Amino acid sequence: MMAHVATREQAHPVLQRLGALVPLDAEAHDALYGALSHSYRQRARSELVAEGAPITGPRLIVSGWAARVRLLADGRRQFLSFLLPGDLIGLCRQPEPLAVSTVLALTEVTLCPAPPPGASRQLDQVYALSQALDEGYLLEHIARLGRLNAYERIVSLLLELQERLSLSGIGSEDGFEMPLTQEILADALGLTPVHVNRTLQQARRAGDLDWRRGRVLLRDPAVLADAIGRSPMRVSAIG
Amino acid sequence: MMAHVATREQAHPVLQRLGALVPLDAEAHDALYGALSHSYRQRARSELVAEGAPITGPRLIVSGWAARVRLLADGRRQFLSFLLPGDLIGLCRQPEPLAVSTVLALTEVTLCPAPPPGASRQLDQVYALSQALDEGYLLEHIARLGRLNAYERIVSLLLELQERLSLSGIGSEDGFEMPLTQEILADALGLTPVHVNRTLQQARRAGDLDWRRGRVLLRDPAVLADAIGRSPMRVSAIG
DNA sequence: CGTCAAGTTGAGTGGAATCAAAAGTAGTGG
DNA sequence: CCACTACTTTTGATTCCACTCAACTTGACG
Repeated sequence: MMAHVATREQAHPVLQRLGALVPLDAEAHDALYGALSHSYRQRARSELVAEGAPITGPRLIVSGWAARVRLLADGRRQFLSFLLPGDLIGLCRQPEPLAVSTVLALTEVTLCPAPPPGASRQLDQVYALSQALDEGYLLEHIARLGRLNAYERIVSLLLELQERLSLSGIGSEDGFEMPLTQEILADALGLTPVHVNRTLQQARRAGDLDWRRGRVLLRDPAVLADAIGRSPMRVSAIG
Repeated sequence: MMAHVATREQAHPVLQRLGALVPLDAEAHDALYGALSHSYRQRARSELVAEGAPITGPRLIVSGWAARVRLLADGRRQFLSFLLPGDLIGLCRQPEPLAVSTVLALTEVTLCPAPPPGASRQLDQVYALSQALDEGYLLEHIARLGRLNAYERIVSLLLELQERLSLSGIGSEDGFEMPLTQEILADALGLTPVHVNRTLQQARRAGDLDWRRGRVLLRDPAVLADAIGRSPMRVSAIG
């Protein structure tokens, strides 16, 4: 169900991503296909997980974008991370886990229950790698908010998103689909929408990026990455 | 070795913290005592882990303070999290893991190898809880940097440190020892040392805190927590 | 064509940064 | 005991990056 149409004919983004983390054997493939057959949809803007609520089990994002978010009493909002196809949520091994953040669907999102840990050696490795990557990106986000200026923050986040999407085979030479509004970007980067808008225009004028109709193109990712001192995330010496 | 002198006669901070997460049976206790007997010291300012380097195995902080840090090419520095007695580092299950951040000793630090996962059911639960807490505090730090002002950031961080130290039985009615300089605080909170200094003075004048000779006293933690909308971290419905 | 969300633009302000220097503190060794 | 050094904290003057408030434009959609 919900076959995702990639730019070229290839595997489902979920299988693409997980298989890129660890080559999957038949057992792992079967477990994933079984899980995918239980996919279900969530409307855009719906709450997938509520902060403080019990976590029922691990889920896999099949398609669409979601985000972890923290809401302050006075209405301020901070996006903590973005969740893309192939990402896992609710992976934790403590008993009776509680969610530490709300998860919001930014677009319509298709989810499925993730195969439980322990079922497949390969999948367990996938989970471990995925979790390590998640942590790495959280750390990167902290450094972004703490020490980068508006221009650098935007470029840095876009580079991260492109890097993560490319793992799933989403996006190509002419950029990637990005369903985020400038307001969401602002709430992720600790800026105001107005300032995000102005900084984006500056980036466009500088020829660093092109962003129209929900499609982002970074002109020269390697140069941009170098300019802000960013390098691809690595969490294992293998791969 | 390195018996830590708490304000009142009680268990070692490490056992105090881990035992507070999950009640420990004899097996877990034995494993920990065995590990503690292999403690070793690291000088203040030394690098415990280098970003990008292979992780040799899990470690337990026996005493002293350390911090995860990211260094930018132009000299900017961002502290990602602080590591206190009883905290675990290098816990990850992917094969051939690489460190995603540098870890720096802020004071002299005593470390020991942590008992490997799988040896004790209780300890595995401790590890799971500890990891979940770590993630929660990272998320809190992101919200802090993204959406709180200087005053709120400082109060929020001090409340977190007090909360975490109290788990290990460190600190008391008259505050806690905090070996951080204002410069380190600035690099953790995305501020400049000068502005941290001015904001601290403001907090002192407001009667919110007292910080002299490395000892911090938060006058009314409950009121402060309420003012900035902070509540204690919970990652499991148990405990 | 009206409505609503998203994006854009302008004017003015403010919180935090920058630059520079003084004053306090602690450790070292003669 | 004091001079010497290095680090940390404090203060002052000034600047600037990003915020605020407000209005206008654009585009999607029924």
